[in-house]
Parts: sequence; C-alpha cells; structure tokens
Amino acid sequence: MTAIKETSTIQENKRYALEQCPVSYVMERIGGYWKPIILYHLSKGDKRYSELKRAIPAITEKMLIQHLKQLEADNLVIREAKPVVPPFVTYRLSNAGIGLLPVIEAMAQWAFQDMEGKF
Amino acid sequence: MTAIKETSTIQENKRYALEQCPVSYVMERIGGYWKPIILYHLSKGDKRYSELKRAIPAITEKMLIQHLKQLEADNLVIREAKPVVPPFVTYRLSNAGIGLLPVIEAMAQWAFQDMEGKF
DNA sequence: CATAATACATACTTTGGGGTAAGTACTTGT
DNA sequence: ACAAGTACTTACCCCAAAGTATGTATTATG
Repeated sequence: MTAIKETSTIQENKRYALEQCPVSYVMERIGGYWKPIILYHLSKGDKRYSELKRAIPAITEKMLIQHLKQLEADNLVIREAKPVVPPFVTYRLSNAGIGLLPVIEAMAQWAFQDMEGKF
Repeated sequence: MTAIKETSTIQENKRYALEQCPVSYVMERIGGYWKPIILYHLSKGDKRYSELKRAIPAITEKMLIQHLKQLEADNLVIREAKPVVPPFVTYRLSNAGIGLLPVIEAMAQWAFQDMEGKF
C-alpha cells in the first residue's frame, strides 16, 4: 500500500485541496482509474471478489484488492467474509457509499449527455 | 503539456475505463489536484487569470494555465481575451461546464455530510 | 499426488502527473 | 531607466500510482 512521504509538496497541496474544496475531498476517495468502475459495479448490487474480477477483465488482482482495501478503509464499501473454504467474500456499499449514489448518477447523466453532444 | 506514450497499458486501461464507465468519463475531465478547485471557483462566477491565481495561492502558474488549457480543450471552460495591454483574460464555465454544476453540488453535499460524520 | 478454485500478498519496474525555476512580451507609473 | 503587472511558456526533475510477475493457504476432486 505504498508508503507516503509526508514532507513532499504534493502532499501539502493535497491537504490544501481537501480543506479548500469539497470536490477535491470527494475525488480523493473515488479518484484513480479503477475506483469509479468498482463503485459503479457495486452500485448495481453486492458482488463477490471473483465477480468483480470477471466484471472488470482489464483490472489486475493487485489493483482490485488494493482499491477494495482503500475503499474499505475510507468507509465506502463493506467487506464480508464467510469463514469457509474456498473463501467466500462479498463487497457492498456502506452507508457513505450509498450516499454517493446521487453523485454517481449525476455524473452518469452528464456523461451520457456529453457523449451525445448535448452541450 | 507532457507527451504521452500511446502504447502503454495505462493508456489502454484509461480508454477501457472511459468506454465502460460514465463515472470514469467524468473523472477524466475533472480529475487531478487542481481542476476541481478551479471549477469550484469558476462555479461561483467568471474570473480573470490573475483572480484565480490569487484565489488559489498554492497553485503554480504552470499548473494553473495547464489545467485551464485542458479544461478549455475539454469544452468545460471558455477563455475570453481582450486584445489590450496589459492582457485581460477571463475564464468562465461553458454549457458543458454549467451542466456539471449538479455533479459539483452533489459532491459538495456528500463531502460536508461525510466531514460531519453523518454516515 | 496433483490440479483447480478462491482471495489475497509482495517484490520489483515503469511512467506520467505534478513541482521548480526561469524567461518572454508589452505597457504604464515613478 | 527601471520596476511592476499581466498572461503566459519552456526546460528539467521527482515520486507515487499503476503495472508485471510470482507466491501463499486451504480444501475438494479426479
């Protein structure tokens, strides 16, 4: 989970951004290549780890759990593991994650309108 | 404006993300450290280049125009330059940019709720 | 005994977004 | 003559996010 140098300018700017701008605050949590896609899939229903993997063929396993862990740490998704073998792990949106649905939907709406040249 | 290697996996994945996920489509356009902040400021009214600079003290001039150019190329902001000297350049949201306001507001709402531990 | 399936972990490498620093053109004010 | 203000541009560097590749534990099944 890649250690972070606390002194770098980029980290200070990140902090600045988070304090100044609610939009940055959100981006910090759902940004990156894969998090939006994962959230989009989970917004359509709970999914097992392997289901997500199959649903997003282009993602590597490293990226998948890395982001799932971060989303879990950020309280956006909840991990549920049944103590069986082979493992059975389900991911679903938390309350905070569900709270993001209006954002997700607003984005989707804009995206489709923009794609169709509506602006 | 940093050349991009067209063959890299990361670029292919970006393309994949854009095609698969409307959320990624939006993030591609408003992502990064500074774009959200710039948009947030412009959402409160048109601004000159120097006004933006003063409004966001932590940003460097390189980052500021770089992102303004990208936002312009992405049709989110409109640049208007009066042919006077010293230069007088104004930036404002385009129709597509204005279309993003619901997204911005949904994000802001979520951010403030999350900050106050509402989830 | 070996392979498959599931859900990860971890060492190593790449790359592109962001940062630093300096320069440009043109005019007004002192 | 020189600094100050405005809106940029350009060359160079760094590092954190993303990618590659391989390994782990456990049990069922042929």
